[in-house]
Amino acid sequence: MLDMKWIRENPDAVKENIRKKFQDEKLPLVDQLLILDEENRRSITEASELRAQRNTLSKQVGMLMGQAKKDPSKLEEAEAVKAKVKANADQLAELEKREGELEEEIHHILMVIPNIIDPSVPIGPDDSANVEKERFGEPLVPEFEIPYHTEIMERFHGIDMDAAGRVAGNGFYYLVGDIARLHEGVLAYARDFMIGKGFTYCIPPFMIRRNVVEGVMSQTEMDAMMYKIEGEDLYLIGTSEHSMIGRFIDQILPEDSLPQTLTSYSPCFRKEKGAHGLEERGVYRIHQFEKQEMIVVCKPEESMGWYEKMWRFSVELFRSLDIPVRQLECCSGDLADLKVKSCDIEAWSPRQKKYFEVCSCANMGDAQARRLKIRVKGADGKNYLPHTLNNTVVAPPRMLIAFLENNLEADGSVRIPAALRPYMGGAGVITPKR
RNA sequence: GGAGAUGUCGCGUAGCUGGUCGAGCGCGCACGAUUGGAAAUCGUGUAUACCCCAAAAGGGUAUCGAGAGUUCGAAUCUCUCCAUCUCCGCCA
Repeated sequence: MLDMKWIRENPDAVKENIRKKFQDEKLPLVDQLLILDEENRRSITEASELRAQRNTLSKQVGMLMGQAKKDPSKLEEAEAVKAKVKANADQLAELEKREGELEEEIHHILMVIPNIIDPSVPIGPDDSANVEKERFGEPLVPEFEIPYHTEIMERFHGIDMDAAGRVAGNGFYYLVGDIARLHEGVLAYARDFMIGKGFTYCIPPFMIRRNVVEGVMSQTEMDAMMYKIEGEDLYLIGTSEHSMIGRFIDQILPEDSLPQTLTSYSPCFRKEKGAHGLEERGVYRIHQFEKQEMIVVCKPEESMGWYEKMWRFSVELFRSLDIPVRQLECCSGDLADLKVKSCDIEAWSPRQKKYFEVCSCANMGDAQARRLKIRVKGADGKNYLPHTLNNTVVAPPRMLIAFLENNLEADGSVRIPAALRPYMGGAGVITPKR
């Protein structure tokens, strides 16, 4: 979400940015917005004047009423003034209604106009134009065949999709034994990894109210993702970012509390409506998963520095688990409207012989803060908008796919990298059941 | 979940028989005076958003948990919601 004032002064830059994002259909919105803004400001001025009039007249009534206690003839005068105010009431009501409409229309358009992308973002229409920036670790393909991830899990008696289907339906899973432990081990390791980087561990609410949901996503996104609790004003979060960033809505933060570097854990619930459905077998795309996330709220001038650090944390973590990864930068057309710059960390799949997304790191600039009215009280006493960023640390069980495929041995056992051993009871390897 | 109480400008409070209350007082904070320096004292100031104004100065509107209503006019009255506290119930 951009600043209306800024758009007013830089409509061409806004249009240029829309073109760069291949959203030409939104170009007319800019001029439309400028017209609406003009009208809105006119009606605000007009309505303010009417209110000012009403306020002074009402004060007169008060005075007259006071005098009327001594001099009853003043009562008539007071009634006359009252009538005068009433006469203007309709006009004001109408203006107020129009004001409301205009504001809504403007807000609606502002939500749709994309954030100004960073000059470094590669230009391209869609995800096919995303750019591989760097690889970390050798993407090896072993001699032996790597089975599908659920098959690896089954060898450990580690997954029961059939029962999950009967109990909860498609898109759910039972993780069992070593695989379940591995799942939690990865989360615990990721948590400690981030704490080691100076982040503050945080467990947020897993359900949030509608007004918070509306703050953090659009209606369309909401319909496609969020589960609602029947009979309550509560929704299951799709990621901890929802409740984490919700924590700051409408708040004015003291400057010395920045940067806020948080790492949050939560289960995530997603309908995945309209996505690729749940066609992908296994635990790649599911209704429920768990995630360790990183969230940063910082001064504007520091956000790019944090962005670099954050995606590198993901790389470091995956490398410490012997998983080859690459950084894939989102091109302009694939960048979500709120984001200034973002990249995915993709893990190597020796089975598919390609990389697949495991982390998504984004710098939102001040757009999210503006939308949610998150402000910082500066040293000079003035408030300003901070920048917000987020990135995945790990999101198992999807992350387990990368882990199992890359650490599988020819004999069917799975190596446990040194970093993870403390979370697996010290084991250096886990072996299949049969 | 049941009963009661409460929610005011950073904090603590006054106001809550509707007008002179955007809001008094104390603390805190900032600046100034005083001082060799400090403490103390005195003085001044101390929210957010938006609109008008080229800008500054200045002016205006809105905000007393949130929303709606009554009224010429609401911090003050009514309703709904939210939160907090106390007691009871129920559970990890």
